[in-house]
Amino acid sequence: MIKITLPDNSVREYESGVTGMDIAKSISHNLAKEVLSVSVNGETWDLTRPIKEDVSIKLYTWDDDEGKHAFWHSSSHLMAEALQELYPGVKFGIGPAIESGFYYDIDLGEDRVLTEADLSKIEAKMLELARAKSTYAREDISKEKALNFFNAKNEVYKTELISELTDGTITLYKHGNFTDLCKGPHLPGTEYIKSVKVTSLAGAYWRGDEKRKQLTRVYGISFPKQKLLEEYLMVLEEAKKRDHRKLGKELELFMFSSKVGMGLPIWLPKGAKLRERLENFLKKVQMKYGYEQVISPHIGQKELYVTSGHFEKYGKDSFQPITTPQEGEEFLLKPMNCPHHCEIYKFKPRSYRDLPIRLAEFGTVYRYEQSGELHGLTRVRGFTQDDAHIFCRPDQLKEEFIKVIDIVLYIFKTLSFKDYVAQISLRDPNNTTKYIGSDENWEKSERAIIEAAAEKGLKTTQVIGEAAFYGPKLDFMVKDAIGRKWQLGTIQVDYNLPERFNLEYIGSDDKPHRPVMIHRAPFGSMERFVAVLIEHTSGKFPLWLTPEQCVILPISEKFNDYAKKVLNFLNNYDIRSLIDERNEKIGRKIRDNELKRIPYLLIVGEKEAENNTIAVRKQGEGDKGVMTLQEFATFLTEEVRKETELLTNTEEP
RNA sequence: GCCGAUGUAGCUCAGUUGGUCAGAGCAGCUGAUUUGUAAUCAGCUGGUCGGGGGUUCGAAUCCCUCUAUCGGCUCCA
Repeated sequence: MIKITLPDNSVREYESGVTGMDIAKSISHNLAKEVLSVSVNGETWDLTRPIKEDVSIKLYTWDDDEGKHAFWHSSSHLMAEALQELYPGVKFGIGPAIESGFYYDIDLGEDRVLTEADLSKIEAKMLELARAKSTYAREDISKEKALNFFNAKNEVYKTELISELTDGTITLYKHGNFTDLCKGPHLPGTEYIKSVKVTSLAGAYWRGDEKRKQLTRVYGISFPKQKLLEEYLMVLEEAKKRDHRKLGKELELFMFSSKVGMGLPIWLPKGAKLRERLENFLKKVQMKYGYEQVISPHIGQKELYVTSGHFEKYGKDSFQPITTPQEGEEFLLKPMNCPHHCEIYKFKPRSYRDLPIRLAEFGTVYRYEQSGELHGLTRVRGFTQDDAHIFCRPDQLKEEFIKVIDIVLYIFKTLSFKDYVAQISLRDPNNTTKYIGSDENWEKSERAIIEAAAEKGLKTTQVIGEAAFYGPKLDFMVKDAIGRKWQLGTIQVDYNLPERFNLEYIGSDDKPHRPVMIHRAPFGSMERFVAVLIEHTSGKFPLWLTPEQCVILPISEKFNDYAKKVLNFLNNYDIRSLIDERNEKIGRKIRDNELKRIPYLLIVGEKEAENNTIAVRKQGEGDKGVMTLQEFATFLTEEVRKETELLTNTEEP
């Protein structure tokens, strides 16, 4: 007998060789029906794999990521089997479960391509194979045997993977007519998969290397119930309605013009006002934190970026230098503000007493992004960073870094961004050609970030190889409507540029010293931040930010004059409002302005004109009753004050 | 940049296999109506069907190419 410890710390005894499924059955019939995989001492196992010693287990269902993972991973094997049946000779790459669903990378050979018409065929075949109720069987074999097995099938991608594995034994999973190199875990059988959607096709380089062959990636998602698939598709539909590209157009916030150029956003009046308000908000916060605004030009001598290292790193993949006609001087559109700010630092000798110097600029930068990369406002070729560079003494670094974290968290809080990931991006020590600077500087920088984040109690994930070429970063990642992750706020420690630009300050010892730099942008870029803000709010911006706070709706043209009076009254309170003077019925005006996501609709007719009142309607909530002009102005001003309370009453940094 | 898809009026979309196929709704304009809480009615305007080539007696429809957009890959200072 062996002892099995359950998550509630209760211990049950079973025969050696008991499986996760046996245990589930012994607990409850329903659990046995729902369980998908099992954690055995922290490792996820198949439900059918025998347990032979005392362990702690946890049973995973569809409600657990681990359960879904096993489900989707098994689905990808099922899809592979379907592909093998439909397209004989297809070679398989990898086929993992992903955050929502799964994919399989396949090589169909030279003259075959999949098109979207094939997707439903694949679905149908998958469901057919699922109903065959094949079991997923695990098998450990020697590396040599595994190589022979896949060589015989000419599975070149699999043999490449196996030959790189260092484990003595290789694990295979087999179900139906399909056998795959795989660590598992898997569902007990294909019959668990009741509902399948093959969602899309894409090209994907083998092993993510653009120099290698591009395989066809088939994406899919599957569910244990048809209803769950329908719900998933509904959620996707809803998410599409929040897409900032759609809302940006509808709400007239920004546009693109292929005549101006792809990836070059154009801010329309309403979007520009919104952005301006965000900028002013941040300026106010930064002022409290001792930042000084500067303004630098949009281009800089090529030499400046040779000094900074940007030219060597990105020169080939940037907009190419612009040259002067007479002298042939070369200028680059600035891809970063830091070199300019380094020059500002060098404007005059700095004393240790002057530090930290915090130079802030809403700096517009231009970067050549590959055409396939462009995406609405989140990935563009020209954008404005809410940039600042802090030049400080080494002994001030941690304190300064923490203050920047405070600013980022404060902004996220003010704008209700709750769902973010703080990611520490470190360099890949095995790929030093990607980075500039000494190991010592890198170690110091990385330590500073890790310590500062820990000191703030920030929950972070660490990702190797994601650092900027000059230093490590603390990035704040936020998801968009359809779950894509974008980097917004970023804080970077940099010992390298001060060296390259030979920045100095005179210490208390009357000797020159090297300052440390912090690059930081709490929004990241105005474009990307506004994009994510649109998707998070689905265009219903907070009152203090929204382009138009209220719209006055006269019942008929007879009350237009009174409407103008209301408008003037509100204008005196800096309340942003407009009148819908169209010759339409009130129901129509309400509908149209609700759709424009204007927070307050103020209806004025005979009664209101007589009594100097307005009938107030809140966006999405309906009639709020009648108020006097004064009452409403006071109410709205108070609402805005509450929203921005944080802005004006921050604790002194 | 690579793979796949898409591109019809300002917007959302119809247009079977190439032959009155250039359409609808909304928006816009004009007029009527003067309206009380999510679409008043009528009339009108608007498109070399993304651009350019080609096949054909004939192309929105088929082919090539360019361009932009969408979903991914790679990249992201």
